[in-house]
Amino acid sequence: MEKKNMEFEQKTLINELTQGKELAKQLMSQLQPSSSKETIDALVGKILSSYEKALSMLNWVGEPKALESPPSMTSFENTSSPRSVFYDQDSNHRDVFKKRKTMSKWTEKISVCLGTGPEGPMEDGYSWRKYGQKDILGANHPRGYFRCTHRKAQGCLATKQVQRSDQDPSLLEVTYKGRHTCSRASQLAMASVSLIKQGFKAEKNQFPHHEEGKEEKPKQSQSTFFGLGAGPEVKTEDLDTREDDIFQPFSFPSTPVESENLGNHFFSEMIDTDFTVSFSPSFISPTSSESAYFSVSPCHNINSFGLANNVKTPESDLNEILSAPTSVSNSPIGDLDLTLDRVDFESNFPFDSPEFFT
DNA sequence: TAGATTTGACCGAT
DNA sequence: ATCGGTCAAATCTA
Repeated sequence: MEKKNMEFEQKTLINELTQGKELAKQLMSQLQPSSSKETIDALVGKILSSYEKALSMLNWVGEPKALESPPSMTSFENTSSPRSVFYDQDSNHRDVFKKRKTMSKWTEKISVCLGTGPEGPMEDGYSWRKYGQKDILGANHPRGYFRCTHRKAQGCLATKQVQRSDQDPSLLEVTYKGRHTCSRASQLAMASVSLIKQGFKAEKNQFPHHEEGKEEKPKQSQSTFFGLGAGPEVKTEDLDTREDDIFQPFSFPSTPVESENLGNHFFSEMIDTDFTVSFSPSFISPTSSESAYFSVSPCHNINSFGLANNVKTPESDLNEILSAPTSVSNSPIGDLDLTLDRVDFESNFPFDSPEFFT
């Protein structure tokens, strides 16, 4: 019985992904100056919807049963990111399809490489306030507890835990919990949507030049960028209140919704995720080669979607984007990049601009 | 002075 | 009883 369900879900998943692929192809053919914006928007919406469904299924990973017998983790390459883990896709892919209806909440973890940043509240685009620190049994370094600064003002319940890796002190493990419901979150979400569109635009323009193409780009783009590449290593750790999270109404207090379709889907995912992110210096290194957009960092920053994660960004806002990580594992955006891999995000967004996120 | 951080106490889960 | 997570008073800082 359960096996049948699993097969059905697997087929559904494949179907959704295949559909997304086909739609992306259509989109590619539409990426011409003569193409109407409506057509492109419609295709993007469909693609995102397909990936949304597929990813929703994947997000079942971590249900109680799965937790009882943790999925085998494979150290990603085993060197610089000792604690970065992935699900062993061969032996555990079936768990992905396990449904859990009793869980009231779901979480997810992403591991990214970051390096020398402060142990605590590294910038990830959101404002965090430290509310505790604990020595963890078996860990060489204390764990810091942070909650969204807007918890009181806006009731934002997002929290994160930061802990330096035992095996590699240069790595930080950041576990995000809960969703951002603050205005900041909405800004980031919209930024992500913008980025997608910008990406398409870039695709249409065939690699716009850095200097000359200095049109005003949405500041939030950066966050999107992170969303795309933030998590080289993502691990779903726990699943909770999937229903609540996904369908919980989300408000966009101040930012006009550029694309309702995209925004809603993307964001509902974005704000619910729990993930762990490890950071490497290279990840935020301003000296990263521009030509190496999506360049692979020493931390093997290529996530499970095949996306490189080494992103050049201003240190101050980098982490914000990492919140977008939510989008890394849950947003269809990440997958889109597979199709639009020629889009040069870096050349299209002023990541170096200090006021990028102001 | 308001907001952020520190840190020991407290509480719930196991 | 132990541990992880949170609270909240004291302290710091811009």
